[in-house]
Amino acid sequence: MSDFAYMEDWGLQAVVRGYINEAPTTTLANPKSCFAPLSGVEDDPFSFPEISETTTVLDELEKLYNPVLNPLSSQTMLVSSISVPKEAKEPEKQPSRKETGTTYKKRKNQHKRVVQHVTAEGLCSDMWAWRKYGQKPIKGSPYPRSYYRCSSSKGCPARKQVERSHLDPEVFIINYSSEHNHSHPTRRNSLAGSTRSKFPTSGKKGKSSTSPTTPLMSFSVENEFVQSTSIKNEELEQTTVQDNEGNDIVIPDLDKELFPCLEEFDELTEEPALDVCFLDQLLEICPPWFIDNSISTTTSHGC
DNA sequence: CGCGTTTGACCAGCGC
DNA sequence: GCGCTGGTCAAACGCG
Repeated sequence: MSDFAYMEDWGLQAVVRGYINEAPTTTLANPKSCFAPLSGVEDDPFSFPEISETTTVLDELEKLYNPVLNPLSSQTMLVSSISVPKEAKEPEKQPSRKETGTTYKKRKNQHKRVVQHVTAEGLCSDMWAWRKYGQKPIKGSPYPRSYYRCSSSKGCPARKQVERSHLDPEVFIINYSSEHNHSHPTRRNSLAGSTRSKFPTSGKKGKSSTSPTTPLMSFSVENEFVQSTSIKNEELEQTTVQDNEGNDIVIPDLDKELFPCLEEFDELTEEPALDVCFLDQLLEICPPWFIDNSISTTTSHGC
């Protein structure tokens, strides 16, 4: 059943939408840690010189922030690059094709800013509500790329692209582009449309898929996924991924590395003062959208 | 009814 | 200039 396997592989809709309230959001693993840039993502983190400093800051930030706020960090592979083009900072509203008869888009990576390599667990930790608006097969990759825009707020320019790494199917590559122009949603959007069975048991609706490259089926696995996430999180001792050359790379367990004592970790995560201080630092050096993307648990402490 | 996914079509950037 | 490719639109349909 290769079809089924393929569909199972690309059950991103459900995965991306999943949100673990108790679990911290996806954070950034150390971009220097292990990966050479993958094809299809930005391979030059310094292509925007004006923000190269930001990358450095983020490195420090990750070290500081990751183990404290993100027990799932060991499952979040990395940010392979971070770039902040000007137009992304000030997203200009592009006229719709309907309005002008012309187009809307900037080409290729111009809007891409943050590339994350995450496992499925990492995917579910994104607390924004994303609406899928497209999917394309990507040349050179056996997996299609899905396009999401933020549905938390009307007119929010935030976008993200999700695709599986062809090097390691366990790893999802997420490209975030543009930034949210609103604060965090207090809750996720409804699950309307997301819970229908996507299995091809009864065939599709009248408009059947004719594209061999669009096998997408999403699953109603949000709850199940949350469960498996917590289980895996407990059991996970070490995460390995593969680099460009297929070599296994061990992702260090930063939680244990920096907080050898679990009690110490717990204390820190439950200490509001730490969160306040940390958030203050965070706010000084990070754009709001980045923080929004990265923090969920601290806000639950009342920050 | 609102919001979600799916998916074919459209369009423009890019490389040749 | 042309073809390929990636990003987006929008219609159709499902779910709550």
